[in-house]
Amino acid sequence: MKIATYNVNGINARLPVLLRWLTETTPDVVCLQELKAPTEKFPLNAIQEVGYQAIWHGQKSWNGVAILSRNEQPTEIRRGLSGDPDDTQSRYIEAKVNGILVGCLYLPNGNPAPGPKLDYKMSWFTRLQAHAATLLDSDVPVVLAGDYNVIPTELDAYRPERWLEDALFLPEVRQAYQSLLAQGWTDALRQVHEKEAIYTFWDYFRGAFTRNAGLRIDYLLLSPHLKPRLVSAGVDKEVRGWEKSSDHAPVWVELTD
DNA sequence: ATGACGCCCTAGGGGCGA
Repeated sequence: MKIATYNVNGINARLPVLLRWLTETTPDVVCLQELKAPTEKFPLNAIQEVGYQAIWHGQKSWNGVAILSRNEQPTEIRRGLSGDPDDTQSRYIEAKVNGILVGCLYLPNGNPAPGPKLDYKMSWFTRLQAHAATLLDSDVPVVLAGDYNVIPTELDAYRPERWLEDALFLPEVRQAYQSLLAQGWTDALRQVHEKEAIYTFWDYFRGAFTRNAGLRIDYLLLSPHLKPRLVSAGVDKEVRGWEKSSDHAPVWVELTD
């Protein structure tokens, strides 16, 4: 079973690229972030035409997350994280599909830092940690996939020294991510490719992609049940080179069935 | 230090991303 995550940066602007990628690589389950579309403008028909069912949580202009599945309709378990009734941003959706609980998340960016956006990022992180702990306690196989907006280590940025003041690389942000991992999650891509510089994002400026000036900020975290089922993991880097591409590339894991 | 690009929308420039 192949499970993928892809920050599309606008699902309607990205539709031709998304449909081509789905058709060519046929992942079984897909987490999407940054739909940048209200719920009623989700292109369900086009996605169904290439063989996928979907659940999604949209929002006008910003954010927005979805879970796609081939053939089987995902069963929605929750949308949003508990712990802040005033949080109206669409950044988390969770479903049961193919016997796995899949959490799809878009963690806040946090820039400019310091400031209210970093505060929101850190409090969202705390809420995610709390929810992730309950998922582990529930004793079901879980994948937590998405855009974490964290550069975990120096290996994960083309020029780490340039990111020291940035909300993606601040010590407290990296620490929050390490605390999450320490609950018992496995970063699937790093498990398979221990020492390789592998990126999932290249900005649109300065020919970043052709220079391979990228970051690794999108991951799939596996619960302990799933770690022994991990077969391989990778990034569909070529998709970033397609015309009208997102600034992120899809990331995937292959698990035994 | 800034801006480069590309998405969104009260559609023209401004906000936001990372």
